[in-house]
Formats: sequence, C-alpha cells, structure tokens
Amino acid sequence: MRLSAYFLPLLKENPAEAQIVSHRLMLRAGMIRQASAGIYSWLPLGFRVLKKIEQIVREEQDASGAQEMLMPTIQSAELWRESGRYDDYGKEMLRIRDRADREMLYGPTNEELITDIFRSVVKSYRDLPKNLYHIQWKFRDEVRPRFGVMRGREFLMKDNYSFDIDQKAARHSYNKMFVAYLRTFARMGLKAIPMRADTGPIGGDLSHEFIILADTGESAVYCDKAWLEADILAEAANVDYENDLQPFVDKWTRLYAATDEKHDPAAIPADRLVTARGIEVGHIFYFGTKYSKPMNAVVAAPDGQMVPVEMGSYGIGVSRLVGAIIEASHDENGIIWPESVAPFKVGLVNLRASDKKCTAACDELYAKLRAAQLEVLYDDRDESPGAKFATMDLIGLPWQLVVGPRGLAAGKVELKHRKTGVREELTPEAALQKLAS
RNA sequence: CGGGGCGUAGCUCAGCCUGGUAGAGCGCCAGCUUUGGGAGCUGGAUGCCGGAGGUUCGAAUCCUCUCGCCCCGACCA
Repeated sequence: MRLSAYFLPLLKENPAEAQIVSHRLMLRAGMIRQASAGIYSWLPLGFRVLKKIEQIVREEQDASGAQEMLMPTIQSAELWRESGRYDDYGKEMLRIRDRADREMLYGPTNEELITDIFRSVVKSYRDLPKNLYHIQWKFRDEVRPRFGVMRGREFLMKDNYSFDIDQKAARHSYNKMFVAYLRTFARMGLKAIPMRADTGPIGGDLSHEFIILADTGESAVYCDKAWLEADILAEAANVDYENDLQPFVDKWTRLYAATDEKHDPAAIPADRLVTARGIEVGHIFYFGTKYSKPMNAVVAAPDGQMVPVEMGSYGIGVSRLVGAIIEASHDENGIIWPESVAPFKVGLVNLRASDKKCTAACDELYAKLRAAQLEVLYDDRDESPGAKFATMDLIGLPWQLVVGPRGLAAGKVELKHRKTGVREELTPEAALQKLAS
C-alpha cells in the first residue's frame, strides 16, 4: 500500500479526550475515530490490526476443536426472560423496540441464544461434547465508558460455549480453553497470566481471568515473580488437546497469581511477590446448569435419564486487545507492534521522493516486497525525512526499510527494527532476504 | 448513577471575568527554497463560538434550558 493513497489521518498532537497511552496512540495513528461515547469507527490501519487479532483467536479456537458460527447482534427479549436475566441485567442492556413493538435488545452476550439453538437440536449424550464460538459485536451500556477501545460500550468479542454430559467432561472442555487462551495471547506477543476469578454461586475453581501486565492497567494484580520469566508459548504450543490436560493446567495455576480482590498476602512469600497492574483480556468460566436448567436444555444420558447439559462460556475481548497490546508495547515515539498483529510488516521509507533514482529504487523494492507476499506500507509522500521517521515510529510497524540518496550512492539501504531500534546498513537484496526469512 | 470539568478552524488552545461583531500555533491549499529524526519563506482558504430561548442598541462573552464529550468514584470483556 502506498501511503500517499492510504486513508491514514495522523494527528501530531494529542487529542484532549484521550487520557491513556493506547487511546492517544490509536487516535494519533489514525486507527480509530470516536462515533459517540464508547463507540468507535475502525479506520483502515486499526481495522487491519483488529482483523489480525481476530484471526489468531480464530485459528486457536479451531485448533482446540471449537467450531465457528455467527449469532445476531439483536436478540429477542423472550429468551432473556426465560433465563431470568432480562431483569437482572438492568440498564447495562440496551433495549430496543421494533415496529411491531416487540421487545428486542442488542446482545451483551449470548448464553441464552446459544442454549436455545442447542436445546432445539441436541437430544443425546452421543452428540456431546460440543463447543461453539462466534466473534461478534456486543453492546453493554456502561455507565462510564473510557480508555478508548479498552472500555467501550460496543466491542468485538469472541465468546464460546461448551456443552458436556457431566462435570468431568466439562472440566476437560474448560481445560482446552485454558490452553487455547495461553496459546492465543502468547501468539500476540502477550504474557497473559491466568488468575483465579470469582465463580459466583457455583463455586469450585473453574473460572480464570487472563490478565496481561501493563503499567497503565486498570487494576492491581499480584503474582509470583517466576511468571515474568515463564515461557508459556513454548509449552502450550506442544499440547495435544486429546490428552488429559489437567497436569498442564495444574502446572500453570500452581504459581501464585491473583487480582486485587483475591489477593492474599499470606499466600506468597514477600520475596517472591511481584506487584503490578493488569488488563483483563480473557475470562473462562464453568457455570454448570445455570442456563440449561431454566431453559430446559436436556439430553438423554446413557442410562436414558434426561439431564441438563453442563456448560461453560469463554470470552476474549478482541477489540480491547488492540488497546491492551499497545499498553503493553509502546515507547515515547509511538506504538511497537508485535509482528503477529502488525498492520503491515514493513514500512518502506523513501527519504527523497523528488529524487528520481531514489524513487526508482524504492519502487523496485516495493514491487519485490509485494511479490514476496510481505505486507508493506510504502511512504512515497513528498515529506521531510523527519516527518517520515516520526510517522513510522508512531504507527509502529516492526520493520522500517529506509532508502535515501546517501545510502544508495554506496549501494546500501537501512533496515531498522522498531522494537530494538537496531539499524543495519544492507544491500537492498540482503534487506529483502532478511525480511522474507 | 453521584461529584467535577469542558464544548471557539481539521488538531491543541487563547479570547469570556470587565458585552462592541473572530484569534494564535500546528495542519490544509499555491509558489519558491529545502531534504538522514515532525524544514524555511511568501501568499491563501477555513468557523451557524455545540443547540434553543432570554437580557441588551449590540452576545463567543451575561442569564435559563438543552445536547454532547471528558475526568474522579461506584460497576465491568
């Protein structure tokens, strides 16, 4: 993509309404635009990142055996009356009436709808287990939206729902998601620490929040310092979902980690304790028959008895992750995208667009990068070098390929790594090879 | 939902107290000069001063109402 043609409204100054760094950077980098409080349009650059994150989530869900579907954003109030949540949800639920004066709502989550679909189709334990997910926009009419996409009213969420015949099987479904979540976040360059969460009236130990550490996180968290060195991805990547996952889950829940509400100073020696701030990016939850009972989602067990299915639900805040990743990865000059979610892999910088030789060299590199299937944003604008460097640092592409008359005279281009700041003088061919590897 | 604050050019903001008919910097457009970390000069365009009502000869400025947005708290993927 040529930057001269790209819709990328950059801001040099910080918009007054943005308080935290991810919000400021997303606005300045032209990723989003606020439509109203807590509701955002995603501009091309931001949308690319959103899609990258969504795709990683999708791949890991699929790998775990979950199946993707899509449920509507608008739901009927009827189902919510059945579960009893229509009144419980209160003003956070956006309620709408259609032309026939039917009560509708913009879904804040989908337990009722998925349970309705499930119960109307699945009648036997032979059809279990099932795990269904979708990635869909949700709406929760927060009293106080803030922090940009981190705490919006409209947000994109992956949510899935597992159905099992008994608690043992449900625990296996839960464990699968536990593993899938570790893998998902690790692939985004994040260290998401599973922290035991409130399970509500059901009790037990089957609820975890996945928290990433970031200085600007909204809540205080406490964990064993061993978490900081733990290489989760290396271990999670090799997990076979068909095996018993309990030993793996036990291992990654043994190390101390707790949110503010759950923190017990007596549970961990002071010299092992790390105090930090965290952002919740995922939540997994086993809730048994909370919905299947009132909504009569029952299946025939092997003994012929009709039993309510055991359910769990699992959420990942996809749009929130865009902000969360920036919170965890930025510097004073801008965003530093992990390669897996970067909107483009490389920014090609033409330092002097008015120079024919320089532009010819850039055009050639651009063609070769594209031929190599590398995602490239080509800054072909007639701007000063300083402005171009500042733009590249702001939007945070992992690699900057800088081409100027001075270097070209020596047959060299410069390859800068955004994260480390390391710059290398290379021949154009060597730079291409390095980027392609 | 309680408490506080802010709405003036695309962005950041001054002007409001003390009423006299709209400003700066950045950005944008044109031209010239520049060019390895947000370049310089010259010229130019841009505003229902959030909206409605009121006071006044006259309102961005004073009063009332209203809408929107932000912050703190309680609540949350």
